[in-house]
Amino acid sequence: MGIIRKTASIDLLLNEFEQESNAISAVDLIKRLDKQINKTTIYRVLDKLEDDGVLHSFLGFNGVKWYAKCKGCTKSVHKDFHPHFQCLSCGTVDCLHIHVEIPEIPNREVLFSQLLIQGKCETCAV
Amino acid sequence: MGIIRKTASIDLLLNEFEQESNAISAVDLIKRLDKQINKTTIYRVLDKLEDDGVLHSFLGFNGVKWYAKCKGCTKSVHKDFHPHFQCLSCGTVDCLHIHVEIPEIPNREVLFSQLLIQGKCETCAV
DNA sequence: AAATTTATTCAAACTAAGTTGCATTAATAA
DNA sequence: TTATTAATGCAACTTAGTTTGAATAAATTT
Ligand SMILES: [Mn+2]
Ligand SMILES: [Mn+2]
Ligand SMILES: [Zn+2]
Ligand SMILES: [Zn+2]
Repeated sequence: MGIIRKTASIDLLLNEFEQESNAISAVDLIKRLDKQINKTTIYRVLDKLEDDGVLHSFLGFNGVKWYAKCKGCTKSVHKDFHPHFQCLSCGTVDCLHIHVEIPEIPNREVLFSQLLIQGKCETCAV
Repeated sequence: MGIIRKTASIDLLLNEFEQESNAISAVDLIKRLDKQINKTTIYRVLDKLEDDGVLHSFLGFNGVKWYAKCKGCTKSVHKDFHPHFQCLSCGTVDCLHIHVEIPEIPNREVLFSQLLIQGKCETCAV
C-alpha cells in the first residue's frame, strides 16, 4: 500500500526527484540522504511512491535499482512503460519516451518487457 | 581471459548446458553442483566460458545472472545478441532468436541493448 | 488541548548474490 | 618424472536489499 501520511522523509525524497530530471539509483539516494534518512526508510518510501504511481523503478545494467518520476500514472493505473538509457561514459540513466514495438512470439503470451539501452548520452556522444 | 586447461569442473558445467536447452541461472547451477564444485569455481568457470564465446549471460527480472549457450560466437567475436524471455508462471528463462529493431535516438549513440520479455511460455500459456 | 490510535522511523541484525586473497591441487609442458 | 603455472577450494568479505521490533511522530478522537 501507498503513502498515507505526509512526512519529512517523503518531502526529502520527492525533492531529490524535483531537482533531477534523470533517474536516480536507490544506492545513490542512500548516499545523498545519508545524514537525513535511514536506508530502510528510503527503500520503503520509494516502494510506496511507486505504488502510488509517483515513481517507477527498473534495474540498471548491473542489477541495481533505479527510480524515476512517472508521467500520468495514478495509484490504480500504471501506464508509463518505456525503455531506459544508461550512458556508458558518465553513468547517467534516464527514461526514453519512445515506443519500441515488441513482436508477437509464437505460442507465448507477452505481458511485460523491459528494455535497457546502453551507449553514449547527449553530453557524452562525440 | 578464457579457459586454458580442460578440467572436471568445466566438463560438469558444460554438461548442464548440454542437457538443458533453456538458460540456467548461476544460483541454480550452484545448487545443482553443490556437492561437486565450489561456488567460486562455478562463477569463475562461467566467466571464462563467456569470454570464450561458449556461453553468454544476462540478468533476469530480479537481477540475478543467467547463462545460456552461444550460437556461433568465438573468443574474439561475440555476435549472438538477442532478447530473453522469462515465464512468470514456471520461471523458465530462454533465448529468443528474433530481431527487435531499436530505433535511432536523437543525439545518442546506441551501443548495446538488452531486452527482457516477461509473460507465459509455450507450456504455461493458456 | 490532551489522549489515543496507527503509520512511520531507526538501528541492528540478517539474507542473498557475487567477489577476493591465498594456500593447495592438478593439467600440461619440459 | 619433474617443473611450471592454471585452476580450485575455502574462508572471509562486499554490496544491495530485507526483516525485525521497539521508539517516535502524525493524524484522529475525545
Ligand atoms: Mn522511466
Ligand atoms: Mn540468450
Ligand atoms: Zn553520458
Ligand atoms: Zn512457463
